[in-house]
Amino acid sequence: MFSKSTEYALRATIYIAQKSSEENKLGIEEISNAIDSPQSFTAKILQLLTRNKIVSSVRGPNGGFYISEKAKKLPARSILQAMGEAEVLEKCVLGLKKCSEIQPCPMHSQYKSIRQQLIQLFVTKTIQQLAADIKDGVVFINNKKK
Amino acid sequence: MFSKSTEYALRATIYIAQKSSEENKLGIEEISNAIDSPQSFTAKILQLLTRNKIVSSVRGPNGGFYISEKAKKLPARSILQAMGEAEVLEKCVLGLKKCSEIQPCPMHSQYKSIRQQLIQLFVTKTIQQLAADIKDGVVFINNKKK
DNA sequence: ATAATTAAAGATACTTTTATCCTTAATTAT
DNA sequence: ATAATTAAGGATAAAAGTATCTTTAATTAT
Repeated sequence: MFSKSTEYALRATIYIAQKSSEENKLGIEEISNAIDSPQSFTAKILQLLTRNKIVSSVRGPNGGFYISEKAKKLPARSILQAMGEAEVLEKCVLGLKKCSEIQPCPMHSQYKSIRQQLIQLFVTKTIQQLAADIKDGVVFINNKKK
Repeated sequence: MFSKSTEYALRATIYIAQKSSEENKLGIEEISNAIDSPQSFTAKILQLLTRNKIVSSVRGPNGGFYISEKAKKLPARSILQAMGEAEVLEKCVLGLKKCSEIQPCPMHSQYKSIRQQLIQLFVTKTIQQLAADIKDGVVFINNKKK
């Protein structure tokens, strides 16, 4: 559904939201280990998320990444937007540019409710909410064995 | 959601199902024009669909592509399978390899019903059913103006 | 048989995505 | 001030996806 970059972005953001604060920043090594992603590539992605104000960063000793309380309230979709992949949610399944009620593709009438739910999910779920259950071990963010 | 290859594959298959029969085969030029896709690339995709028994083809004069009555009854998912992209439907949104009820990702509980509907759509809708409405102009398969 | 037509197959090229590495800049601690 | 630490930025590379073109093979019509 999403590119690897976006998958890493979602996982990294959720992890940072759960583990960090302005007083306790996380280094790139910890983050990429935690979410099971390639370190240098993840660094690039965090750069992008930082430029797009999803994540905050500080350089130097005791520096690292964190997410402000304000940013934690952003919807998951804002991560997709930062990654330039927000249209995935809206797109026609068959890739038609003008698929709509007026000119529907053969899947439109069935797919539209699914699309609506997808959008709804990414708009209503905040970063904070996604991070909430991790600390209790209710929910996971990597590929490692339980 | 899907790669361009798969989008073209879905559109091409639906178009062929609607327009062709064993007596009236369609050439690659007509098909790629009709679905608004690059001709040579579409030829490659049809090769793949032919090898995978979704589409039938005959070479030589009056040759071309068509879909057997039997193949028309295949679910849309069989096209995804032929294109090697069937896992898209099943995959974890966050890209986790082991996301499941036992080890769910932070989106799992909300996404699972959406995934179920997506799978359901591609499993229950046959190629034939997707093709049905095109001839009435109820539904469209290209990017051209209405 | 020969020529014409059409898809199959193979070679190649371009673009985007994924990934790594090296240098630079900012910040902190000594 | 200097050294150490950490992210930012830039260059580069490998792999996958998208696309085109040329040659070959099969089939039909003459």
